[in-house]
Amino acid sequence: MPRKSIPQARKPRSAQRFRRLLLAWYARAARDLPWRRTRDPYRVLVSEVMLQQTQVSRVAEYYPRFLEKFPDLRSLASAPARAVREAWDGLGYYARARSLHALARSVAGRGEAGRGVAKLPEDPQELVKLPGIGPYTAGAVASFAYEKPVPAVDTNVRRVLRRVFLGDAGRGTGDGYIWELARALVPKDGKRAWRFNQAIMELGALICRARRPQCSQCPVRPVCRTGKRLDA
DNA sequence: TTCCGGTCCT
DNA sequence: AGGACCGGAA
Repeated sequence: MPRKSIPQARKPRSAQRFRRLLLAWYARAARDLPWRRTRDPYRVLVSEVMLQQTQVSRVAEYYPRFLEKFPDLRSLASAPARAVREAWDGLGYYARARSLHALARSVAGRGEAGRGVAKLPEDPQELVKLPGIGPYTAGAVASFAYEKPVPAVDTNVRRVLRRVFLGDAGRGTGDGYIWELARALVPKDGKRAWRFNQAIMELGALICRARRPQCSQCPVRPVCRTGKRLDA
């Protein structure tokens, strides 16, 4: 029994069409970003932590340099705090760097000496226990690194889902409901889930933006409760 | 000058 | 529930 009653989000009628339109658009409009070219859990993790409060253009600049200095979990774990802080300098929110460093130390130190390489958990429930990893990043790592069919809801995703499926009624909708909705929409196949999660975030970043959404160019407008009645 | 954002802490 | 953390963009 759930402790709280989160209003049950069932799969909307237009779910299938939404996914089709979204993925077709993503196939032709997606930006080619470095972290979309890897499934290495460590690299995915670093990109997601950097992207937490920092724009894509800035992360694109720091991400390769950081990975050059710390190419894997082990090298990050054994680095001095000052070196990590320096590699992070300019990104802001330095608690993220400290958490990431602590995470590396804890994960790398977990395995038996000499045996298997340190490995990040695959399960979001385990990932959220690590420092600096909340519900969003846990879902993102599970999906983008391990191709698990789980949702990853950041503010982009939250905004898109609200506008498309809830319309004006969605203003006061709680987090739990949005996550349930996302769970109902994510394809069960991991590779499709990967593309779906990337695509819905890309839509939120490029088209369904917080201010001045570009409804006239939106691929899912035919199924959107908000955009359908807006003028171009 | 105001707004924006995941996670952590209060 | 509400603010702190930072730096860029509106």
